[in-house]
Amino acid sequence: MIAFSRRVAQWQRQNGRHTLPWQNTQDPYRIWLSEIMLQQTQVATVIPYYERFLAKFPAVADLAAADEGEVMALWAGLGYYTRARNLHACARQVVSDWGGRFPPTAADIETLPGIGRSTAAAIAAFAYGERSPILDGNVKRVFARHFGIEGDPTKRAVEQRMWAIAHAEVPADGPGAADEMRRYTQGLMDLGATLCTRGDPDCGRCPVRETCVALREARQHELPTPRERKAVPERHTGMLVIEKAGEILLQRRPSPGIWGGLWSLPEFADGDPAQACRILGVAPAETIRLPVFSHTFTHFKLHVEPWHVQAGSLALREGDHPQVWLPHGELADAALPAPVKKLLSGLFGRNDLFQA
DNA sequence: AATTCGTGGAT
DNA sequence: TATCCAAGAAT
Repeated sequence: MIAFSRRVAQWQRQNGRHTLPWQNTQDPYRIWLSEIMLQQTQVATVIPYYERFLAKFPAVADLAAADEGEVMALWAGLGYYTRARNLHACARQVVSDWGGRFPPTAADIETLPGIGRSTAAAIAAFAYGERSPILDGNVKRVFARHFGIEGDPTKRAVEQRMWAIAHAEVPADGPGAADEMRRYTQGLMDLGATLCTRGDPDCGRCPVRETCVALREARQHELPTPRERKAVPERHTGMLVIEKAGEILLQRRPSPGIWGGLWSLPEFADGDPAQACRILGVAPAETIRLPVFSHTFTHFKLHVEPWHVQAGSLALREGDHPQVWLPHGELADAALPAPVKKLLSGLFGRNDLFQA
């Protein structure tokens, strides 16, 4: 039997994806940027963000020279904002500690902020052809089925088994090993994304169907074992859209924390917007209650009660969070959470602002 | 080891 | 509409 990796690599050459924006390059900067954006994020969502980032920051030195606010604004809407802060820190570290060139091995790459074991391996494999195995969501799904691995792949014990397999299945060293590793790594991702999908795997076209445990036992729909889900708790908050002379009051969210590093609306918990305004140092001239909306995160559901306040006299206090007045015209390019940008866009009649 | 951290595509 | 979860890492 031809090696697992050989069949995957050969299939990738003929049936894999070849025109994604971060392919057809061996520039570690471009590969790294894509890998960070693609963490827990689908390809279709990433593409426009990737293009905008690359246009603004063509090289790692450009990103390192930017200020954090610029980076956060470009990232706004992608989610998991620690990625953006680490991205920026990583760029600066590459410049300061590595002379502006990415480290030469996966082990060194993994020391950089925001880069874990699998991402480091992917960068080294694609950029340098290093024989370092990845283990992302695609690979876990393919492995669970092909090797018949039971149990939740996010659990430590199961993940360890899969890492062992990942190492064992790396293409053999020798002439052409670098290119073979690139093909194989991309092939695993493509296989998981296009054939060995979650809902309805297309086993008939699979290059490794002859050795697939799940297919042989007709268990493709049972593997990988789904993770157990807990009920998502619900939280409530009030938000203030305070307007003064065509500008809106924003506060910078603390990090760590949800929406950390983004600019958002002042929040209050006690249900009394007038008192919340007083604490901020705002005397409301007019207060209008807006429709409640909900926003679902991975681990909780947030119910938001927004209030639109026209400010009268102002004696703004220095709170715990940095504050800024944002003109309406700058809403589109501001580093706002997606639901906040959506709220403000709807409120000020600019639905086109919410594109993402 | 278990939590925290977003948003939207897919079904 | 409801649910799962995606090229995971940090704490």
